[in-house]
Amino acid sequence: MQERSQKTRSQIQRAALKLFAKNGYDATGVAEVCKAAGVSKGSFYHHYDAKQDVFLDLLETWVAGLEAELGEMMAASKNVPEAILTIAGHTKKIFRDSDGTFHIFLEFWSRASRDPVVWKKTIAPYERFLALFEQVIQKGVDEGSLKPVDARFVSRVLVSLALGVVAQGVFMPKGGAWDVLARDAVDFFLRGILKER
Amino acid sequence: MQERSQKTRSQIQRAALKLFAKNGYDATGVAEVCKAAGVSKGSFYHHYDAKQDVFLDLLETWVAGLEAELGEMMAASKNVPEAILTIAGHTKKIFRDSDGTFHIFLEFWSRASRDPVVWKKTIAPYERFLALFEQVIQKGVDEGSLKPVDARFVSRVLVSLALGVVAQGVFMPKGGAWDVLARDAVDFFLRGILKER
Amino acid sequence: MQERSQKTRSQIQRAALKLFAKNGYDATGVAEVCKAAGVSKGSFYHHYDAKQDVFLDLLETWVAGLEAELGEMMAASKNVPEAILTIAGHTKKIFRDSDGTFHIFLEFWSRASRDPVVWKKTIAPYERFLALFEQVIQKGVDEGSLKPVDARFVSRVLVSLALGVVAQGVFMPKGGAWDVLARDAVDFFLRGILKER
Amino acid sequence: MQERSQKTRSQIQRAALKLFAKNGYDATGVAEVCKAAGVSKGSFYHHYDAKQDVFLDLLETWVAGLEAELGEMMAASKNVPEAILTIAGHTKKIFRDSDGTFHIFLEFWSRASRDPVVWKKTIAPYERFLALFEQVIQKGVDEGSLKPVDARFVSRVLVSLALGVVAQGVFMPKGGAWDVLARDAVDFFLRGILKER
DNA sequence: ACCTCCGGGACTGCCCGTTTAT
DNA sequence: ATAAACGGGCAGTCCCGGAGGT
Repeated sequence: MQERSQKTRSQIQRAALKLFAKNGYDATGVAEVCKAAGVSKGSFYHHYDAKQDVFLDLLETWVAGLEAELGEMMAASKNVPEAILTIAGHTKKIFRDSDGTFHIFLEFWSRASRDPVVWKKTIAPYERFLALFEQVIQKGVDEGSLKPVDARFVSRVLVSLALGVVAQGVFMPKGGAWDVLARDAVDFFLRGILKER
Repeated sequence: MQERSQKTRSQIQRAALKLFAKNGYDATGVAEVCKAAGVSKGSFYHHYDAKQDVFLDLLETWVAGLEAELGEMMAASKNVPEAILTIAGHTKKIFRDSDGTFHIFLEFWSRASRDPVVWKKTIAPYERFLALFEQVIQKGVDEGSLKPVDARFVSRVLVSLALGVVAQGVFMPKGGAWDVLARDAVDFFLRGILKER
Repeated sequence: MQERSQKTRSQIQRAALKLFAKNGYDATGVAEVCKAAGVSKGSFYHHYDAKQDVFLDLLETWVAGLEAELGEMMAASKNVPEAILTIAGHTKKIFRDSDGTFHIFLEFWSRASRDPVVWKKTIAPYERFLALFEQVIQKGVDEGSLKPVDARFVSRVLVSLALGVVAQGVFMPKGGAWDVLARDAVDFFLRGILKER
Repeated sequence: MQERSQKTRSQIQRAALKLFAKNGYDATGVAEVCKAAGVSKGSFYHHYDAKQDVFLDLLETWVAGLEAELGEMMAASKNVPEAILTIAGHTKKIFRDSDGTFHIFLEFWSRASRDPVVWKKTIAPYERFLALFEQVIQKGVDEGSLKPVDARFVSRVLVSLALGVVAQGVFMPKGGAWDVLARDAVDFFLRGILKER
């Protein structure tokens, strides 16, 4: 039965996620993860070939979750402006869920620019996301809810804006109401490209 | 004579900067830095008490340079909108100068959220920068070149936007014309708050 | 049914023999052997209590085979000198059969001087072999085909000679015609103790 | 001053020699060697890049010593037969000196057939030794102290004989008077090719 | 003051032979 | 007969201190 195996795996994942987020990937030892997960090193290396693999596993899970949520939010929206605002408002959940655990985002980012494997696993969904967002904007233009703007340009601006806010949120967790800023900023920007009627 | 000392220090800095940027702080060993700098480990520890100190040294230099450039650019501008555009256009130089060396930016960021010392050395200038930018926007409102917007909010949006673009530029060095995007995005945004005449 | 069991065992033996010979006992992991044999680790430890046991198994098989061949060769010979030459010529087969697999011989030897268990399993047949050889020489003296030499001394010399050649053959597999040397050397030596008529 | 360094090195060598001989190369840990030598791991890896390097160092020293002794013995002999007997008698010293430490010989041998680096460091002196011995025999023929035998063949036989005896001595340290056997065997063999007068 | 060699020892990721639960 | 778990052990690296020389 694979139940036991699955349980062990998720324990490792949970422990690794927490520790990587708190102390960083490099500073976190395999032994540490094992202890926190309550498994032996042998068990760890039975499930993962290397420390790096856990990281990649975490990354994949994270990316998959993000894309799933994104899809849901867009499907649940009536029109484009509403979808964008919903997504923007979603950062609130992100910040709330992660009691500092969101540092892992920075870790992903940080390693992606160094490690080719990580990079590949990150760049692909990132580009998918970018393309998808561009389509959304274009759709808004087509459906007449947005002004006839350059979809590619506008989508990139919006993504940059959101990314910038999130990045600052990671940097200064208790600095300010980043979720509010994210929402308001997107709202503010959106008003500029909304089709007046 | 302190000349030799200075030279050694700067050699260490140069080597450390390059290696930290290329391989990351953790992955870069003191021995590696020493070899690249052409100095002995003893010499290294004569100049710096710890590996961390080199990092802080680098960070300080970087922050100081950034602030200096920022000051120059603002002093050289006639009015607020022009200043903002000048700064936005400056990202071009940033991306050009750093042939990947700009990864160090991510390294600073990454460690700031972990290491209290680094955090302090980063957060202070960051907040200064934020405040300064808010003042700039306010000045624009006061001088009548900008609409009567909420300076605090607008400044944060602009900073987030810029940060988001730069972050993506670090992530995907050859991905796209980030410098152009930075300029255009700010320009686009600026137009929305420019006082029409 | 024990058929399957037997098959598994011999698969393990074959794999272990090859790997021990190629990479050495220590450098060969149990997992490696299992993979090469196409069995699971559980299966491995079902058949053998420990890695060491496989080694001993191999050793026993090898010794038994050697003694059997020896017995055959001596039975098939008309007189003592012929028997000795036959045995000496047999090294040819040894070198041919073992395309490097003969390294296992060195492994046996090497571990025998360290591990008491291995030593015991090696020393007994070795002494049997020595004694048997001494008897052969004595028989040669008695039957009048050899000069009245000291059988104990001569047998040891012959064994040493053969052993030295084989050892070099292991050391330098493609160095020279070791099988030829073995034959010629024994032949040469034999002529010195052959009863002239 | 390099005195300290030299002392540390030789301490490491001494400890490694003893442990490698007693327990084998693989079974001996670096930490073990360090403790026995009374040095830290840092110190160990300051002097040697890897565990393997110590082994090679030991091997070189051993080979050099062997060749030196060989040279001395040959220089000190009046004619060829005497030289050969002197060398043969030298095995006595070998067995005496090494209170089991001679196991290292088997270790060298064992690894030489596996590790290309070790092999190269072993094969070269071995071939030198073989060639030199051939010359010696030839010289004996030329000077008239030996019968007109095939020098190449005879030298190989003698080397094999000696090697076989030594190998058995390693295998069964307390088995028999190997040094005596070595001497007597060579003596016996020599008589067969001595020029009668 | 500046620099070098040598040394220290804790720590790392990973692999090992083996056992338990299924 | 298997997959999962075990935990101690491995070689090698880390950052750093200290005695001594220039």
